[in-house]
Amino acid sequence: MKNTLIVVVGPTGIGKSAVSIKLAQHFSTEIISADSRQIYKELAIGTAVPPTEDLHAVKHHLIQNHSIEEYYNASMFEMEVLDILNTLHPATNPAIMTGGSMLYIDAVCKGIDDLPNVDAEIRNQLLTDFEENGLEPLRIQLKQLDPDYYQQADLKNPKRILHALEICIMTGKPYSSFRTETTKERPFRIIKIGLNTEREHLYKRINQRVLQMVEQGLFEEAMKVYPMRQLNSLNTVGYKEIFAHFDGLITREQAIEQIQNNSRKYARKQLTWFKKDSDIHWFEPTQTEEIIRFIESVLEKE
RNA sequence: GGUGCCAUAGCUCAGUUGGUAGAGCAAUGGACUGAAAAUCCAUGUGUCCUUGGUUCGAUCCCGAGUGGCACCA
Repeated sequence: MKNTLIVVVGPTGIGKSAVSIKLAQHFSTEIISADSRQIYKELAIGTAVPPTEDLHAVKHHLIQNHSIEEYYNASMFEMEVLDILNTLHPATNPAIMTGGSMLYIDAVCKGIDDLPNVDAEIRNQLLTDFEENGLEPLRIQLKQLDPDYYQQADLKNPKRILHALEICIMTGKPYSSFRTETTKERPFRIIKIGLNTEREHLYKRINQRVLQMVEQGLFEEAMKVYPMRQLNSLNTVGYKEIFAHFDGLITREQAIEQIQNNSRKYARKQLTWFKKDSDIHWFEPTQTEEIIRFIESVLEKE
């Protein structure tokens, strides 16, 4: 019998955690979080880390296991998850991965190309260049170093240009030569479950959850990390808006409203990404029984 | 009760020297391979409050009405 990874995806606030815990209990297994911000131990309230009861009821991996000060990326996530699966998968029950970080999920399910980790010095140098001279000189440089990627790149997006250049400069080879555009084979079967509901209902849930976070002490949590606000890990919905409030740029109420707005936008962006993935089987978050039946029907096939 | 100001997109407002209108936010669609809760791209028809008048033509000018705000009683 083949090992299986059940992947639960969906927009923020849809109720992935609740469904995953029921699935984990039903299949007697553990949960791997696929969330690029829940990995940070300093961020709990604003990233909706499950309550301690739930963390005790089912073992969770990759929650609050890094510091906001550490460098982290999708490839590191891929490796961490594969390591965990190696320890879980000798058992025959399926493992569960749940979260909303689209690129991280794809890194695990489809793989991510082999690239050297970005050298901090080169990144800072390029960032400084960009801030001082704008994007145009960097575009020209990219055109010279990697004409192939230049053809297909999003030339208005600084992050794309900068990263391609980083790789070109670090390796002396064009960035495009590392892009294989192939899906990696995994030694386990993947079943993707998507959760979604009516837009209006989803938005209501998101808005309410933000108010709940505020009640639980989101502003206090944000205050603790405020001195480190320039970190990439803190360029995050739920924190950046509160920093703007601490800076005196907006009121507390405006900050809360903007967190709600940006969370809704994030949910939409997630749905745009997940909609494209034809491997996902979609359910309402209330359909736990149906989801279990569906998974069991797939498991029985082999 | 009197006087003044305002009424335009879901919201805040701009504008049309009279030829039926546009910004920001919201909303919506899309892209995405080591910063991804990031970053980037695209999408603007709405009785221009109601009603009468002037006009070839009114959202714009004039009158009345309604509502809101401010000041004076």
